[in-house]
Amino acid sequence: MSLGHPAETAPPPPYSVYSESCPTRLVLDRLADKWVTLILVRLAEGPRRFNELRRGIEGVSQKVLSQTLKRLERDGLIVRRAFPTVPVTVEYSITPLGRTLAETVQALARWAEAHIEAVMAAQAAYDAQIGAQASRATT
Amino acid sequence: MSLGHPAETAPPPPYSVYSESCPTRLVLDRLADKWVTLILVRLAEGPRRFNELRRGIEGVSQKVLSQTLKRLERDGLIVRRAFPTVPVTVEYSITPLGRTLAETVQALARWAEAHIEAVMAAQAAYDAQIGAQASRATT
DNA sequence: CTGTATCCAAAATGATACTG
DNA sequence: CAGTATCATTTTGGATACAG
Repeated sequence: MSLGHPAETAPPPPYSVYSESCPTRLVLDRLADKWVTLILVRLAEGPRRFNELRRGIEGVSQKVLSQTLKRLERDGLIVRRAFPTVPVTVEYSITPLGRTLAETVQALARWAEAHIEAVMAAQAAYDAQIGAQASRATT
Repeated sequence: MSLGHPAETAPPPPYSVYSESCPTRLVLDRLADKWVTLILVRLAEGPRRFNELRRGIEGVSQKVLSQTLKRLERDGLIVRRAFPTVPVTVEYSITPLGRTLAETVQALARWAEAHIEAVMAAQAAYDAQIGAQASRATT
C-alpha cells in the first residue's frame, strides 16, 4: 500500500489499523449478521426478555440468539439485566449507543420495504434472462 | 400462520409474504454479508473492473467476489457490462436503485467511523469484566 | 482478464441434553 | 426461564486448476 519505504527485508507489522482491519470494517462485519439488525430494531421498541425475543424473531435458534446477544452486549449496543427471581428473569434493552445505530439500521429496513418490489422484479428479470440463455445453449 | 382455514388436509402455501419470509428480511439478509456493503460503496464511487474491485477490497477472494457480484446484479443493484476485447473486459457499475441503497449503507459506514471508539471501549470493559469473573471463579 | 469447477478445510448452525 | 455444552451436519470459504 501507499508509497515510499521499499521495505528492504521483512514486512514488520502485517496488521495495522488501516487496510484490512480498518475500524469501519469491524462494525460493518458486526452488522453483517442475519439477526443483528432484527434484534436491534426489536430492542429499539423497548426492553425484551430472552424468550420474548426468541419468539418475536422467527427462525432464530436459542443458541444463535444467545451468541448474538452476547456480542451485542460486548459491543455496548445492548444491556443485559438479570433479576434474581425464580426462575431467573433476564431483560435486554438497548443502550443510547445502540439506539443511534438502530436508527441507521431502521433506515435500511425502510429502504427494504420501499424497494422490495423493484428488487424482486429485477430478480425475476434476471432469472428469465438466465433461463433464456440456458435454452439457447441447448438449442 | 394466521388464522381461519383449518386446512383440512394439505397445508397449501406454507410460505406467505408475511412472517418469516417477510420482504424486509429478504433485503436485510442480503445486506448481511461481509462484502456487500463494501462493494456497494466502492461502486457508488464509480464503475470498476473485476480485478480492480478485487484489489480495492482487501481480503475478498475471487470466488466470493464473483458470487457476491452475481447476487447484487440479480437484485438489480449493480450492472455488469462485458466488452468483447481480448482478453475480455468487464465493468461493474451501480444502478440508480443500488445508489439509493448505497446512500443508506454509507450512513452505516459513517456511524461506524463515528462510534468505533465507543464500541472498542465497551469491548475492553466487557472483556475486563469477564476476566474478573473468571478470576473470582477460580479463587 | 474474468470467470467457473472442483476439492478440501474451516466455520456456522440445529438438535439435544443438561444446569442454575 | 435462560442459558451452556456437545455433537452431527450443513454451509461457507480458500486454493488450485482450467476455460472463454
